[in-house]
Amino acid sequence: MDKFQDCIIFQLAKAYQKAHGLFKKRLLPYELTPIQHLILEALWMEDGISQKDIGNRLVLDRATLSGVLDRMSSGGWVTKEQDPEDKRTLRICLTEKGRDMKTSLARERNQANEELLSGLNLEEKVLLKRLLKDVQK
Amino acid sequence: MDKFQDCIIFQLAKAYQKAHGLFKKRLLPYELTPIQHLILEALWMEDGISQKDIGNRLVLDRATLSGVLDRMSSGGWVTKEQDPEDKRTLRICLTEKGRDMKTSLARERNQANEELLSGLNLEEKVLLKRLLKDVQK
DNA sequence: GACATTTAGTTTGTATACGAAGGATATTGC
DNA sequence: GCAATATCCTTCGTATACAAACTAAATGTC
Repeated sequence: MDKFQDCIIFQLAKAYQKAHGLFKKRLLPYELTPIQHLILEALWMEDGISQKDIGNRLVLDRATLSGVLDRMSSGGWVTKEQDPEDKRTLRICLTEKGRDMKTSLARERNQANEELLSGLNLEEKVLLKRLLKDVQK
Repeated sequence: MDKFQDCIIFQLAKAYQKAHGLFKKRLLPYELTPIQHLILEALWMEDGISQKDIGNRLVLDRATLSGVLDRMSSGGWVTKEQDPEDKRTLRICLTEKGRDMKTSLARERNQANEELLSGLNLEEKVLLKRLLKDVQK
């Protein structure tokens, strides 16, 4: 019987816990959470996509997304616009603030990634990313 | 600028999300969550350790632990005993149910791990575990 | 020995997660 | 054309996470 330390699920949880905490601290001054940052990234790639699309691309539950987008709207990062073609659909649009902060926020993310991976060499970084993707298949 | 898909923090989050969801489903019939299972594992290794020790070994916040242990106590998995030597300390003890379910529950965890890692060969499994540990340092 | 400090746990407030049920709107089948 | 179904989103309930404030108990200092 393995010890829990040998359990990949445990190691994944703890590695994620560390990554999340580290990024969360970096984002504190912006009053933004890691998830909210992630949603901004999806919108920087394509502004005005529907809430459902965001969920699909980021693998986020719609129930979770509903609350997160409310808070982002209150925080002045995005607006929710009803799609005139299909009134069930909400299109999520960046505010000026959401667009303007792109450079600073992307830098924070890159730095958080570098900090997290500082103990790995380039080969290991590439490998880790590949293995994590494989696990999700 | 990388896309979010290249962000290790994102990939970690999603790999963890998958692992957690998979294990959670397996544990559903036992009315146990992945975290609660993890705590049982710590107790199978050493029964009667303090709440603080559990937190240290499993890297769990004391505020989180407080609630989880309450639910595990209600569920009949553990009891909380006040340490007579130091009345601040709670010693967490397995119930008969908690001890008896060890074999079945450990099997579920092993199967969840195998299911998660089914796409990787042995070398990759070892490597992933090592890289995840390195990231936490 | 009294008071400050530290330590173990609880409680509260906020933010994910996600199953399940509900509401509004589209679409389909006949 | 309308009833059944499907889709998009919200709400509710439960379970982590974790910061911050709080209680009770132990320890350290003088």
